[in-house]
Amino acid sequence: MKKRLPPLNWLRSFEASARHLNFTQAAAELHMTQAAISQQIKGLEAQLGCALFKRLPRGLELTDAGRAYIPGVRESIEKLAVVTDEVFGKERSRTLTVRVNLVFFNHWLAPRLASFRAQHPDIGLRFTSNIWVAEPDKEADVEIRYGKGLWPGFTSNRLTWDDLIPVCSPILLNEQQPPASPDELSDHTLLHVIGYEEGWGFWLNQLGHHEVDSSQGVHFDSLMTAMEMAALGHGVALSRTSLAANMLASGRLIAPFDKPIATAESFFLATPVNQHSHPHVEAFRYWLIEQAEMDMPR
Amino acid sequence: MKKRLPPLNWLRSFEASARHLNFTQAAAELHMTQAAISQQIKGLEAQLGCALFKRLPRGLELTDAGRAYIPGVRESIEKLAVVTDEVFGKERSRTLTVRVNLVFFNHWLAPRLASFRAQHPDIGLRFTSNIWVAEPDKEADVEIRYGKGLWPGFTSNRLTWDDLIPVCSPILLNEQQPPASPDELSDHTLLHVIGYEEGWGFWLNQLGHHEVDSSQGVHFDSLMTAMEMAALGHGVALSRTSLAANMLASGRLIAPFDKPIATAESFFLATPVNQHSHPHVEAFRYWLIEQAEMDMPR
DNA sequence: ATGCTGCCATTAGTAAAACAATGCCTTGGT
DNA sequence: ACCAAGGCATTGTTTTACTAATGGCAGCAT
Repeated sequence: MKKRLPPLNWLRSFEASARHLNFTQAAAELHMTQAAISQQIKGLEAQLGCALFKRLPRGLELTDAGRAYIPGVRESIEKLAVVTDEVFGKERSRTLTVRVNLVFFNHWLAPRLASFRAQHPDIGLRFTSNIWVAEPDKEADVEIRYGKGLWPGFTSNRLTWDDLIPVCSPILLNEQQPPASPDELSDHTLLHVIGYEEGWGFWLNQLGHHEVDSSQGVHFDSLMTAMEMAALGHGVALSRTSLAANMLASGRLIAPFDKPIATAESFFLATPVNQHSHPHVEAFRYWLIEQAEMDMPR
Repeated sequence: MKKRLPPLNWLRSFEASARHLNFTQAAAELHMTQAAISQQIKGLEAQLGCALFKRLPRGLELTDAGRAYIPGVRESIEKLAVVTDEVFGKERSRTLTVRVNLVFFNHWLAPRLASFRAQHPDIGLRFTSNIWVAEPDKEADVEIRYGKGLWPGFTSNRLTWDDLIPVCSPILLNEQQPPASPDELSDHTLLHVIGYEEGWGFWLNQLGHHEVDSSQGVHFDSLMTAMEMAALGHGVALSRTSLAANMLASGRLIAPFDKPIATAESFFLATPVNQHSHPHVEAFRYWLIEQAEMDMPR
């Protein structure tokens, strides 16, 4: 069944011959002799069981079978040429562009990046931040997005397995003490971030604390700024475990209660499909997934 | 520049090796020896200027470059396999299905079909009639459509270059005489066909005969039936030169006036793109376009 | 008609793969 | 620890494929 595919070099000769309708010119293009082409076509016709060319006294003409066959063959070979050039073309050492939102970069990616730089010191990197929704600029080789991993036209790899986690400074402004239980949150400023489906309202709801007004507080458009404000003692932010780990370890933030609520959304590596077309992209993808799997539960 | 493409046989070995991650198994699949695969990969890596596999003590692993390269290579080769099978697979002598509307079949295609049958006595044919609009049944290999030749997903080849031409029987019912000029059409029954943009209203308008009521008369859903009724003396039908030629020659119809109005629409051969995948289809396409070019003006 | 030219097929010789056999390295089992 | 097995690289030999040269055929120009 798989045996049906003839030697691909023969198909290349066929494609060139069909284009020129002339074995001699096809041979020149492929840096071979006319005799070689002639034999290859003969072999191809023998294997396929029917003629591809009509031999005219002055040149060639495609048979019906040849005419039916050539478009698919041409497309495939053309694609091989394009792909080969994309992957191994001249600009081998171009910089890799990664679109990643600010908070993920600062609190997850940046601390690990030294490892990638060490493994691939020759790969130039460029980071551009998207706040939330991807603009349709196709300039990034890969993106890191927050969501459920379902984006048409992209293959996605999950990077984080988060719980929602309230965080605040160990020392709050106004001489307040950090809340000892969720009930006490009504006495604190809630730091909200727009753009996440699962915010304070969701978290309080999950724990049954309906008495706290989840709409009071201050709103930010990035978890980055909200966490910074929390660290400065302005209130309590609702972070994600993967993003808070760093600041919790350093003591700039504390997690006043241990009520793990899993998130339905998480961070994903999103790669445009059919565009795995540069070794640097693959290197970064591979490294990033590897890093993520170190944190994977179980 | 074109020289960038390595020998395609090497790529085939690469594809199989990447799939098995094992030269020995890849060699078995391609009916070659492990040594040959090893050498081909080595050659490929040399030409591309970088390694595709990491040689591990126990098997292989793709490098970043290999991982970036393999999807395009695999797709192309897969496509070649599919196309080869489609064109030269087992059911080599299946019947060719042509969707064509009734009037075009009877008055244009049928008279010429003997020529095709003579050239290709082995090709089985099946005709299905569409009245006007194509149903989305993809069962036809090719279609003949009336329109402007712009259908997404189809490549089209123009088959006719028509004028609108009023026709009627030389002997009308009710002892009427055929009209001598368009003015006299108001005394005759107009035979309309729905589905054509350019009907009696258009024709009379183009010639400035606004005094004739273009809405009176009898309506049909196929020019076929309208022409038959005209031949039986029931009135005057608005035909197309390419479709009336036959009956005009036989004397069953006459064209009472010589006022050529070119049509914006015409008959086209419509072939689904990327589906030129059978020699029989190509044979029919080729023959049909040849036939049409015989009638082409200039 | 005649000779010239372009183009494909064929044949014999040579260069290039594929084969067969062997070596080396690592892993996994006893 | 040691032996067996799996797997890739390497070497010399054989087969395959390419080359170079020649012949044949049909247009085209003189």
